[in-house]
Amino acid sequence: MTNNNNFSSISTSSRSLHVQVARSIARGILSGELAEGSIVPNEMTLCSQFGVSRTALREAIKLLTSKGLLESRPKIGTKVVNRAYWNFLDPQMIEWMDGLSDSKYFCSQFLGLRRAVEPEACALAAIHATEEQRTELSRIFNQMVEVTENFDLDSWTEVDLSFHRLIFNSTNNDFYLPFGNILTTMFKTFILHSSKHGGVCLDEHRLIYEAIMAGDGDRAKAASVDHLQSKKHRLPEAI
Amino acid sequence: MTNNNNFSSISTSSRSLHVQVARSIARGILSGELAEGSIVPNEMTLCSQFGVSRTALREAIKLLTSKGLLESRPKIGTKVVNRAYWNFLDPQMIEWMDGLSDSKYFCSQFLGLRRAVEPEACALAAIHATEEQRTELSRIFNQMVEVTENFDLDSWTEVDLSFHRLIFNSTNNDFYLPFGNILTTMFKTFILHSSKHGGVCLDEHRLIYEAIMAGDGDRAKAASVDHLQSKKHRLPEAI
DNA sequence: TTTTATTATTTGTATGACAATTTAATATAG
DNA sequence: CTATATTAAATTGTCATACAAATAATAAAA
Repeated sequence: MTNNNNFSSISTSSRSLHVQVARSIARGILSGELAEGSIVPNEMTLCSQFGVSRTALREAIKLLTSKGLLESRPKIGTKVVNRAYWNFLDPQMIEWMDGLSDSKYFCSQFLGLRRAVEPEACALAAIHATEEQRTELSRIFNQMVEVTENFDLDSWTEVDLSFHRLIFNSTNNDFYLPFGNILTTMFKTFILHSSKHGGVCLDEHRLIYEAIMAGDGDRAKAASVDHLQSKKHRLPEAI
Repeated sequence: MTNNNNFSSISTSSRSLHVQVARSIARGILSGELAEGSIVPNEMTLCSQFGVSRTALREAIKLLTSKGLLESRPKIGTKVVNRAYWNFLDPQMIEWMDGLSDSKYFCSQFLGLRRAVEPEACALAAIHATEEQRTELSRIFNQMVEVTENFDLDSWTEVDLSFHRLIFNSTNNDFYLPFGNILTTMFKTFILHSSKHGGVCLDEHRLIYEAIMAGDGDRAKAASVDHLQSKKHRLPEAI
């Protein structure tokens, strides 16, 4: 219901050649190996380096340009754009960061944004969620209860993500929607499988859930702040 | 200094064919004319519709795929992805929205996010800004004072944007960086040239500025909240 | 009825050619 | 010698065509 998309999960085309090339170049940029402001080798050189046709290579470059990493001009070449223009609020970019920088630091940076955005999202969801979305939220919270009773980490991860994702959707604000995907990607890419959580965490979610269902934005916000302040969420803490 | 990129501003290639085609298709999707979940015409059909080669068309589709709007598979075709995957936190996407939906509503939605993110950005900037960034912030605030004394709307807009943009940069948090570009694009695309502001607004900025320079995160945050609550900021209010 | 093979459709990739853009070198004029 | 205009060269931009790969739909076989 929340996804009428029958295609395989979001980044279907890992096998696609231009995506592989794009990932490789992206990681070169993100790691600093290809310096900001520098000109990357011209198309024919890159083609032979990667052993692909110009068609595939150019599609890769277009993808990276769309993320704010590259910019091309005739006669000049293709340049690595200033970091201030890189769009880190993009799931694919986040995937590409995997293993490049210190994961703990990267996750704590993300938490720094999440703490700003998610409480407000909860408040907006409490006010703007449709009846259909509230029904769905009930369904998901019931699943959460069930999973907690018979605990299994993978099941918990899935239902936990569905819960937070649905909250972003329920803001019915276009600018909050992408955080559902960003959060999902962060979890799937950087999640720590350590996990000393369970029962207590359910209660935190319950407070958020009940406040949203009651239409109480302030309480939902406060509950979310508490949840994100708690040491139990899964992404690594602080630096 | 904040931009070592000599290329013309961010979306240089409006003249680029595949970008024009991408914009046209994107607006079809964003307006709802091309429904979520539907299959768009196949490549050859689109090529003749737009009068471009398959190369150009495919580069356009790759661009839209990168924004989360489309997804392609052999034999199936290219599908409009569910709205929940569209990445509205992308300057190009925001440009494409121009004139499609009610601007006031769109801007008020953005304000709903900005109120969550920017106060926290100010707090982080107060704590994490480098000496260089603090020097630059002083320079910009001085410009603000000058512009206020001899008021000119375009000059004000420019320095105002620089101010807010530098704050996002000064968080030194990768996930806050993109908001500088997003804010800039929102202003340049949707700004109301009505403008009944001037002196008073400078004081609001002064409070933010002084708190950041003093390294007082809480005060910076509070000042930013006040600024965004005030009726004087330029994007349309509420719905 | 179920499984397997075939076929058709669409995107994916490769190649070669030429156009457009703009820096840099060169020639020309003063 | 300097300044300006012209020319040339390098790189991306666009086009056309051909074939490969993937997969849904269909047909055939068990």
